[in-house]
Amino acid sequence: MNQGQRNQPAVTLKDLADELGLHLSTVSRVLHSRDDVARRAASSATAQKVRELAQLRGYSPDPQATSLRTRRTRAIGVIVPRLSDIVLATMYEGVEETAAANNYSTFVMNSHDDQDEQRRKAGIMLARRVDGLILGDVHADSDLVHELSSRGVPFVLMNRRHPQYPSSTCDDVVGGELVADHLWAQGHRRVAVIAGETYASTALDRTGGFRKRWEALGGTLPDESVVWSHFDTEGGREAAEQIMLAPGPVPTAIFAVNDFAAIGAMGALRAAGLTVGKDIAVVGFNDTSLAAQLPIPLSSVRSPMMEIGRRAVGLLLNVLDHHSAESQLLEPQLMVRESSDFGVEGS
Amino acid sequence: MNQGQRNQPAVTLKDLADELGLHLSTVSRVLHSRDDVARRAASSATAQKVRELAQLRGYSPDPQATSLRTRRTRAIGVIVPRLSDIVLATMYEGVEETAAANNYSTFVMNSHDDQDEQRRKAGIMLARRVDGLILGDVHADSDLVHELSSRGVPFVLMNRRHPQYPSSTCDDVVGGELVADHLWAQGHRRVAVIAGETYASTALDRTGGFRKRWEALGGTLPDESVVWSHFDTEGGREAAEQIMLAPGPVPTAIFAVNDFAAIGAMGALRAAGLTVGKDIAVVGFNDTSLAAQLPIPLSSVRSPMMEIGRRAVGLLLNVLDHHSAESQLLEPQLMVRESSDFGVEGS
DNA sequence: AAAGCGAACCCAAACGATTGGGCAAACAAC
DNA sequence: GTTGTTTGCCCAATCGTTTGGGTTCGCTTT
Repeated sequence: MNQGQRNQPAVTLKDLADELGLHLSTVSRVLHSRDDVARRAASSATAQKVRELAQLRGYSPDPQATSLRTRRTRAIGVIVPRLSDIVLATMYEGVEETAAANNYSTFVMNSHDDQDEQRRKAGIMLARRVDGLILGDVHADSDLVHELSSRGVPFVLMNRRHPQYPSSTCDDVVGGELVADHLWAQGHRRVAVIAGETYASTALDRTGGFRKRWEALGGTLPDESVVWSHFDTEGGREAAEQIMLAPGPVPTAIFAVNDFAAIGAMGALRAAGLTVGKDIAVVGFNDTSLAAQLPIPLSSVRSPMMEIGRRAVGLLLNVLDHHSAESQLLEPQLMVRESSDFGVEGS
Repeated sequence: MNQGQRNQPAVTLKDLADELGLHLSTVSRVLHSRDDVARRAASSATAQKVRELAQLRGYSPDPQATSLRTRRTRAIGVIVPRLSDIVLATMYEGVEETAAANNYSTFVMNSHDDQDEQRRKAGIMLARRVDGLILGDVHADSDLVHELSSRGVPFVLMNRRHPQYPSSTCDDVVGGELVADHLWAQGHRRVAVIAGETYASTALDRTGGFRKRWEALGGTLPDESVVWSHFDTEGGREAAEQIMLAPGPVPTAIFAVNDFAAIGAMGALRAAGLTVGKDIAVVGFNDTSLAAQLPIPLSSVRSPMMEIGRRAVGLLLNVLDHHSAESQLLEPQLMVRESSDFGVEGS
């Protein structure tokens, strides 16, 4: 908020220099250089005067000019499937916060989980000359990441991981395991999974972690009981309907790898005359703020979404500094609520 | 995606000009000027060659250099309370789409509905030299808008309106009226409103529209029956609890000015042993994708969120072109569902 | 044959910052 | 009194565009 009045041209280094009778390079060094070079550029008395005038005139450096010279924009591009997905939106909050704290700005674009659009949006961001990218929508079989990598574009992944590139994600495998342990302990033996999109590591890992632990515990999970789906309420409803239509008895518990899918499933179950938390257990994933507040509070695996966003920025900054960037796997935590609490555990 | 390989410096106008034996100004005019001046700059044969080489070398103009020269960044700043609010996130999708279609990029920041943070974030965006701002979080008593206005900063409002400045919003007054009509027709006479934040025009207009119509119909709405609240599930739950604790009989219908508040209220009502849609009606606002998919589908006033975002960009572009910018008031539509359908209307 | 004119280009000054090198004066060392 | 070093600056090139203004040529026109 330190611009000039009424769209009057902003004050420049030259303005300050002229007013002080100094050369603009001196002013530049005082205001923008590291301490050691700044001290060499001017006496402390001069430096003081420079800083005061800059403050008074509301000087703020022109980022375009700076970028042109330094070849860095201090901007990072963020691509997500859609910001109206609260999970990604929350991660983005972490991104924005940390980026701002490091004097970076962020462009966000929605790819709608479409590979062409991903590519297009990445292109737009690169044309904008962002310093690096955070991809929140990588597909398991993505070509884009390899292409970016071979072109030397700095990027990191968020939310979904990819074996070959640095990423900041929840430990989704562990998340799936937590749910398996919980449902098994509650006495369930016939379960189904609403598994999410086949191209998302979140879906694969949560489902995979669940299955592996479930089978280790002695359970069985036939393929028909794993229904791949969209990540939204609609997708959850459809998947639940499919589960109930399947031959054989209806399962006593459903694990949906996403809260919204879980909510959709709850709707379908209720429509079928089942009472969630009594006739059938439902567990979701991400523990979005809704889960605890639903009419029937939803058990869910809490993932540290904001922190995932923060770490993603940290990772990218490391990459930009040519430091090593180690993938972050953040610990999830199971929140047991009425939707899956049959009174066996706890209380 | 048309950058050089391996972080090699991008192709510039000079590169193209040298390779073609032309002056870079000629190349610039061919590639970036309006048709008439482009035609004056080179023969059509030359122009053709220029365009082909640009394509081949993957030329993409440096936006920083362009901005430095033209004093326009083709970037717009968007400030919202929080993107993890699905309503604002959806509006942002409209913003991004339309901005991109007009070759603008968007920076988004979360203000958390805090006035200091609003001011800070606006400052960051202006320091970035955005061409204009879209404010999605304006408070009824905001000083910021007046300050921006007097400083000549181009901006428009989105989601919430302010009498003095151009905005793109839902016609929230009409939305409130629709709910009043509906509940009255359903035979309700004792109602309460979960009214939202007192500083948001959305809350004020929806509540105001409801009250005015309700009283016009012959109903009464005592002040104790209007509970101001936060816009989230938590806020809705608290407000519903307060409504039930109030002296006198519990209302037979509740209008929550926000779907999330409505969901929180539904939780509280159920906890109190009431069945929503049978013992008590609940109507929400915005018709977020959740509403229809809830275990008890929620009646809600549909607001064209995406379109609000699109129009906001349109408005801002008008302002930037010094055209007149007329506030957009978009028509809402009531979606009646199980949560408020006692079988009086319809079927 | 001189003058006029359009076509097809080229020239160079910005825009606002960064940064490797100067360079003069003051002071110290020998 | 020469040499060397530090202090406190200034100079000027550079980043990639845009754009108001030439200049040169060939062709009419009179």
